[in-house]
Amino acid sequence: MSVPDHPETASGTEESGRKIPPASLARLPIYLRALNAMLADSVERVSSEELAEAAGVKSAMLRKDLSYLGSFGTRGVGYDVQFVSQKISALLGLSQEWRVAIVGAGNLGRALARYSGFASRGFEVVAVFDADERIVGTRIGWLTVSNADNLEFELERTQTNMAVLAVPAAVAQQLCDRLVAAGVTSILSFAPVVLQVPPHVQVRKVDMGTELQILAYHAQRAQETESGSRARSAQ
Amino acid sequence: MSVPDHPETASGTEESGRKIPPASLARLPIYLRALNAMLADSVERVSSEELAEAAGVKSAMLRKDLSYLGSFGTRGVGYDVQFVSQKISALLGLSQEWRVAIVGAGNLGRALARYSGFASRGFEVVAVFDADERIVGTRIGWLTVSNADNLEFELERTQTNMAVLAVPAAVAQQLCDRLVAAGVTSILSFAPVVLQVPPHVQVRKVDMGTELQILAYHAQRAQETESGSRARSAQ
DNA sequence: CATTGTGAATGGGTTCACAGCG
DNA sequence: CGCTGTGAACCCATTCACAATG
Repeated sequence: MSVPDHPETASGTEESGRKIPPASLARLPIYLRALNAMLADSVERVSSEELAEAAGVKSAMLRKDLSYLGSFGTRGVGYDVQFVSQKISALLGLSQEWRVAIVGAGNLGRALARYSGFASRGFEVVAVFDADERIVGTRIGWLTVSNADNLEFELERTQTNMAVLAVPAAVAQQLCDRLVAAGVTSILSFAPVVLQVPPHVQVRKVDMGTELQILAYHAQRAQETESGSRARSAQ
Repeated sequence: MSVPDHPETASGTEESGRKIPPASLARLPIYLRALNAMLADSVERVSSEELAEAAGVKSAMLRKDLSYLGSFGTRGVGYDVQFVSQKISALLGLSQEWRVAIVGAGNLGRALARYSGFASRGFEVVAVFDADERIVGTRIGWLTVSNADNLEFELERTQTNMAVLAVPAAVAQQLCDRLVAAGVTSILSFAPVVLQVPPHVQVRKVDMGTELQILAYHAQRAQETESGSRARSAQ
């Protein structure tokens, strides 16, 4: 918490203007987590080798990733944990609170609404919607489930700027369209469908079904090669 | 156990020996979903253009992806929906039932255990574990939450061959290690940590926190450019 | 003759290896 | 001297464009 502004600027290394390659961007949250864990352990300095190890990547890759956000780090020594953490936080836009609406209060939606990991990382759940009248009005923690009919009104009222879609596939596109029309430009979707959105809207997808199927592919191949003797490797 | 063999083979194009590029593999489940949706609508043939559109990719890419699993498809005509669907299913190993254990019966674990999308795609949830004695013994649908102490025994008894980790970050690695020691080689993790596993174990990660942070980055950039006038683009 | 399947071209991402520097 | 920062090499993924073909 606290999220102070970076004190010393004009160090010659304000590289914020550059655009980060997507693959690199996707790893920054991982680095950030590792750095924050180190901070919690009062670790002050870290080498690219150590941090890369913690993040499960090669050290050269870590260094290249960090180099996109500027060149801090001291040759012969390593990186200042707190400083790099702040740099990444700032770059990701975590210095501001993001106001998240969860659309769909079924099993998954309710679980997400209660998930404490949101708040702790600068994402506040400010609204939960559902279309089922048996669910509308029920409480989830300190939130009350709103009627999806009032989606536009409530998004405006709560100043939502990010949405999580946790609705059945059949209605996902339609609700996505309403979110977009209401001005939401960042959507995290759990619905197993390909959403069509205009180019200025960012959609990220989380899909358990897809992930399990990918696992199944590898598992099947493993079976085939070592066929017969199932793993039973319990020492 | 059952594990049926895939019935029709020897169609001349048994390319199953090739190994599919990871990026391509990750898209096959998307294609499969689109194809199955078409099947449900009694669509019999589809062109690469149409299927690519439905999957949100370029048609050339779709054709290249499909070419890795062999060369079905009729020039001048397109692909047979059912045939391609079956080919992808077989390749992904969906002709066998996968027996999934969910480790962690907190909000997320319970939501996943109840998620019907599992069963409908060939993944059967056969066990749910938790360490909290207030949760152990409670029922989720037709399953009873098992004590995590009995993890190894229950995995063996239920013939589990895939696990979903839905536990707090602090205990994820430790439970992962136990899963691996018990012979589980496919793990889908929702825990926000980098898991260390031996090379023969496949881990896929789903991480809302990371996804939201990536969205925040883009949202922040959008704000900066069109600064001042917030989106208020409501129709 | 519309559409697939695929070489060739292009573009990113990752790794290597070392120059640069505290 | 050790570790960062980075050009160059390598490798994989995507796109292009067209020859092959039912």
